[in-house]
Amino acid sequence: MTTAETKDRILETAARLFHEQGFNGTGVSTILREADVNAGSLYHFFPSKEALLLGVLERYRHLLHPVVMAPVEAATEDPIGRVFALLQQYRDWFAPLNFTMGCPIGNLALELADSLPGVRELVRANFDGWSGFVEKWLKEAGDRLPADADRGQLAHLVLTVMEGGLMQARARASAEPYDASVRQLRRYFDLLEDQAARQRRPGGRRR
Amino acid sequence: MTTAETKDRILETAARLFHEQGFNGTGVSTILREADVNAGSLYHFFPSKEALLLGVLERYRHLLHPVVMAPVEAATEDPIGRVFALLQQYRDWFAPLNFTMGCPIGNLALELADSLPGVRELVRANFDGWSGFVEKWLKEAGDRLPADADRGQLAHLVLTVMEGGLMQARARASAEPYDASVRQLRRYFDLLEDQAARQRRPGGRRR
DNA sequence: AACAATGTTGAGTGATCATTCAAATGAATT
DNA sequence: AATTCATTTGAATGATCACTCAACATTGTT
Repeated sequence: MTTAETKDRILETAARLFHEQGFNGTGVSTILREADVNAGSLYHFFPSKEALLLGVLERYRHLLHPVVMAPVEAATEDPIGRVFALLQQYRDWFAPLNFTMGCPIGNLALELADSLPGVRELVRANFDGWSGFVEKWLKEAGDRLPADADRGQLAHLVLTVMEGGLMQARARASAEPYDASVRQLRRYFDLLEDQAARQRRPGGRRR
Repeated sequence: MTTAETKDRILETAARLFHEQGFNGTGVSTILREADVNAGSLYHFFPSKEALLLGVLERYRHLLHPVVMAPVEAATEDPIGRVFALLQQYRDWFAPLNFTMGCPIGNLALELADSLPGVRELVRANFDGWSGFVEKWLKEAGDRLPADADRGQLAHLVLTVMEGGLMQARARASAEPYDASVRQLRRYFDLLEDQAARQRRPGGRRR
């Protein structure tokens, strides 16, 4: 059993348990039992439970591209299509869990952003990764969106819909609030594309 | 010191501490100290910490109208204006807290929706209250919005923007993600109103 | 004034919390 | 084979956890 194996198993188990039960709701003893590791081993790699949490957040950050974004970009070419492919893939991930778990990062953000120093920065880094991809896609959409529609703001809105929609889906144990929000976001983008199309053909008048 | 006073002080203190530190992050002993109450007193009114949480959520539900919605309706007549007045009032409330605290209900929703039975139902009841008002306003907007724009879905979107926007504002310690999302939501509503106006004057062509 | 019901006191319960550490083991280098 | 360093073992630590309870005080009823 190599070094990397044990450390990875600890990180993976901790990530799962923090996601399922929250940080304060997860005891170190539970992590030890489920990862099949002794206390000393864990504390050999991580000086504290908090350091373990930071490791988990670092891990999420590294997994963002290979696990989340690469599949989306592989499945969809169209840049605006990628935005909604991401929203769909997110839904496909959380819906089968019966709405028993929220966003792994968002949960930790709300539970700990203020009480633990360092957490907020890593949460922000994670969100920056997510919104960075969305913003990149929206920029690639070029003049299909109105020039005055701020890509950064739109990317924020997309993330907002993901996180807020999942929160309400969880509270209601139903995908409906998420789906409703995504459908409205879709309509918004359709209207923006209409507007941009009209701007591209100045003969079309109206706005 | 009447009965109601002690019980209220416990509920108020618990609500504040749960909001600041989360449910699992708040010890009963802290509640006792800050509410200046003995353990036996608390357990006289609430059989468990969980029951206390349910009391807190009930309290939020009862305060929704007098504390949140009545001021909005008093300050703004226009139904669509009320939606954005609510979003603004929400911002005015959380921004001065330096983004150290999220939505009291949303936080608990994400921390506990699954682990504690009963919590989810009360969280849902709270969210239903919020979205109920928004949906009512959107219905009052009548034909200012397109007939095929589902008012319930739009209300979900508004709540989604509130919760998701605040989550990201907190993670970034800045109101910017919230403001960006609200601005985009504003633009969406503007586009919807344009569309509805065109539908009302069929001579206007185009869509 | 007597009584019952409701509310309060606060020390004490066992369980679980995150964490420590000296000793044993494993792997890599010389 | 000897040495070194990283890793693992697992029992033990004191602190804090949610919670209990028997005694006492207060309030309301008759």
